[in-house]
Amino acid sequence: MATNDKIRILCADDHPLVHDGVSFALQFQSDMELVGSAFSGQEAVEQFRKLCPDVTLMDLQMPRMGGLEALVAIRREFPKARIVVLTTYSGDVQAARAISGGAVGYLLKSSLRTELVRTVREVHQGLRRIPPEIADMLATRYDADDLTPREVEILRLVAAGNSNKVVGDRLSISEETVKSHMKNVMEKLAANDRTHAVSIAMKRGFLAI
Amino acid sequence: MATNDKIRILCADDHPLVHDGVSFALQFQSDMELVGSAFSGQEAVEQFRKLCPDVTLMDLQMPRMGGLEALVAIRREFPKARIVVLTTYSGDVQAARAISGGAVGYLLKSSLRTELVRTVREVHQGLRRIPPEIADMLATRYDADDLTPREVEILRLVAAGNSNKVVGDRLSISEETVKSHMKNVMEKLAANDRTHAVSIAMKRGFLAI
DNA sequence: TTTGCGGTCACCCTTTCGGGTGATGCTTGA
DNA sequence: TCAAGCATCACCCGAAAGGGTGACCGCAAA
Repeated sequence: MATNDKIRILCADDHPLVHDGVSFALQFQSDMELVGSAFSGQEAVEQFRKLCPDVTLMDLQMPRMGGLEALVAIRREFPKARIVVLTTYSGDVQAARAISGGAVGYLLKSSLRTELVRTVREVHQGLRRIPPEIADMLATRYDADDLTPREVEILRLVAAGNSNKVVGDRLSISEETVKSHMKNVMEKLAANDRTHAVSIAMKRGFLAI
Repeated sequence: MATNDKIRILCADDHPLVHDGVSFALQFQSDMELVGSAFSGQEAVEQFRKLCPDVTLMDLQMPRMGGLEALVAIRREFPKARIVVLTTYSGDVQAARAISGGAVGYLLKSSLRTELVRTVREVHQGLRRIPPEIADMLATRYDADDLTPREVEILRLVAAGNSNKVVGDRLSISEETVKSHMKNVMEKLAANDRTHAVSIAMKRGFLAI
């Protein structure tokens, strides 16, 4: 009976050391229990289906299916799923997207153990635990600043060292169109030039590192 | 007596969860002992001076002084220091540099717990524990492909959206000199243009993300 | 001491970028 | 239904980038 009252936790992260860290952090919490581990987004979805945990800790950077896709997939199937984002780097759009995608908590890996435990507990109680700076990011401009899929596609080709003309050939569109897209991208990212745009996009998580 | 035979370990990483993971991994190893924790490069150096650990686990990405500088600083003061690099991302030059800088082991954070323990033990016995792909990287081209500090400085300004002319003004050198440096950078990185160079440099760890 | 390398600079010339302006067709949501 | 946003394309023009070539200085290693 008492055992059933424990908060059942699933941890999805491709770093075993982080799993160990979570285990360590939870082992002294009598009201929590780590019931599953996943090392990829795909595995996270499978484990979620099997275990239906109360709280899921989800890293955003994982092999095969990324954390964001996994989060969305899980929420589509289980809209009540309570998922906490666990990320290395602060200030990227990935995080903002995760919140938009339905995450109810946000933890940096540099968080203290006590923060982890507190967040899990509060999220389980139904609260949302989003740091102000992330909430601001959503409120202010990141939502509007989002690049379209087409823009990201073009920016990726530009980052790979292709000129506007070559990008146009690759995508079977005119060079002028590519220029037009790049113009929009630079404006959205407040970049001085294409190089700046790529570096901003990489920093913010629009482009894979 | 027996206690003194334990391998004394210092862990330097800005992620408390990783510390916890290391604690967890070590807690069942009777021949090892975690004697210190550092959360920045600077702190790592200070802790090393104070504790003189047998083995140091060092993350490369840390605030204030980076792991690489800390490693170099420690090795300069204590040439016999046995330092294992603990990194998130594989395949970057940072790792290769760390090896050049005197690291005797290299662990991905995605390593298994058993690998961590084994590496610590072997490194303490005097072995080097460098994965073949990293060793290859050193042997083949990364050594020659290294950018000079000046080139990195210029590339960083270019990544920030400055034109050659502006970079020249900032550094009080001619625009022509900047072009000359960028030419070399692009050749070394096998980049098509400056944008490509920046994206390659960020991927390889020349430029901070 | 000579060689190499890093850092500095210059000139020329072609290609590419980036800004401005404007226009069309399609889809989607208010 | 109508506005808004996305993707598409065109033309002009000045500014910047990039390729080639060559040169000088200082320092450190061979």
